[in-house]
Amino acid sequence: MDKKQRIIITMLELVVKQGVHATPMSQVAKEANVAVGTIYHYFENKNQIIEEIYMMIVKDYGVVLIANLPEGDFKKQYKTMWLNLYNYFVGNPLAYKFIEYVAVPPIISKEIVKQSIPYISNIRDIFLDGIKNKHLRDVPVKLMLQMTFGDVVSAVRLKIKEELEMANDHIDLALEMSWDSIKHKG
Amino acid sequence: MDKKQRIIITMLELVVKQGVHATPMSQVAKEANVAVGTIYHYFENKNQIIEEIYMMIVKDYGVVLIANLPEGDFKKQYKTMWLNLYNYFVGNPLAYKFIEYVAVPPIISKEIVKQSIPYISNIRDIFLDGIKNKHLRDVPVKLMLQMTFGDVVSAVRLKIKEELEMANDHIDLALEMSWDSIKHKG
DNA sequence: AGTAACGTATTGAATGTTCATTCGGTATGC
DNA sequence: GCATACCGAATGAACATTCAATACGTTACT
Repeated sequence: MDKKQRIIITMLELVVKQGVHATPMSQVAKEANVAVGTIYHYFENKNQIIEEIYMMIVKDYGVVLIANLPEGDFKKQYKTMWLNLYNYFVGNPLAYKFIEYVAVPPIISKEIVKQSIPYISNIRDIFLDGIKNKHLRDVPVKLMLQMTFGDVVSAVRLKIKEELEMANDHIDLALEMSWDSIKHKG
Repeated sequence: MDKKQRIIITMLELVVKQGVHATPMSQVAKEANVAVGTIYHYFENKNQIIEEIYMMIVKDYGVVLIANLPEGDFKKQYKTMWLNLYNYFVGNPLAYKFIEYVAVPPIISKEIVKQSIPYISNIRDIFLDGIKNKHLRDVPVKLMLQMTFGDVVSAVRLKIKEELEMANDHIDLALEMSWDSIKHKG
């Protein structure tokens, strides 16, 4: 793995464990087996590393979310996307914790958040379609997206904090609850 | 207002705006019209102030949540609690932002979180009752509590970030979605 | 009432540490 | 020989916390 990559990964690990401001560059350098100066060869400053990590993770979203999306049945599509995100977070606890605990203002600027929007616009379109075709209830997309994302995060939280084992049947319950909150009431 | 109170409020305001580590004690002292030394007369250290703020807000929960709880109809009870929390957060954006952005590990230790549990145990009991009496579906309470809390936070987020006006009808939509996700399927 | 003694409240300059960032230099490959 | 990668000691700023000194208020004794 090249040094730039090592610096990013090390920073991610440390920052998730200790918090941004409790993670000195010297420590990052040491644990990445790199000199402090080398870090500044690849990055402008500390915050730029954080921002690069943020963009890296958000870019994953757009790809992960719509992976293996089945044709036809909207409920199945929803379940797939939901589980895609759930599994992504559970399988990448560093990414999850970074998004939950590190990527908050004022560490991540509104500017960077704005730049990340295009990467997840495909999901928006899928939901808009679902609403138009009466698979989903008629509420503002933003509301629906936020609540769905919130549901996944709630499930992930329980799993990661080990407050609930989250065996398969628990996941199914959470998923069913989430679906019932957005499905069209016919 | 006495100095201790002034220090707490000032710290809350600054910490929500700038983040814990970007808020020097010297600034808190200045904006609270107090000498730095005075802060250390009332508090052990910086982190203790943060913890005191955290406990202050969590204690509010227990009180706010069950205010004006109607008798009988469980759905009405749920709506009341949901709106109680929603309105509390919207009316106290500092409290909301503190809980969302500041009160995260490792700033807030697991120890402090544990200490705060008793203050919100009454809600747990209400939900357990709802499950027993088939008003709510039969899922682990922790899951239900987490998802409900998540739903409120999702709504608050949209409002506070001004991504959605969240007029009354929007709030009703969110509330209805939340209720549909937990209500017993008869 | 006068005052001495004592604890609590308050002050802010001084201390010592920690850290992000710089920079002059060396190695490596082209 | 030029450019890019890499190094880490040195710099200087920022900060949490300490502490010696001062003010204030209250009790307690004459």
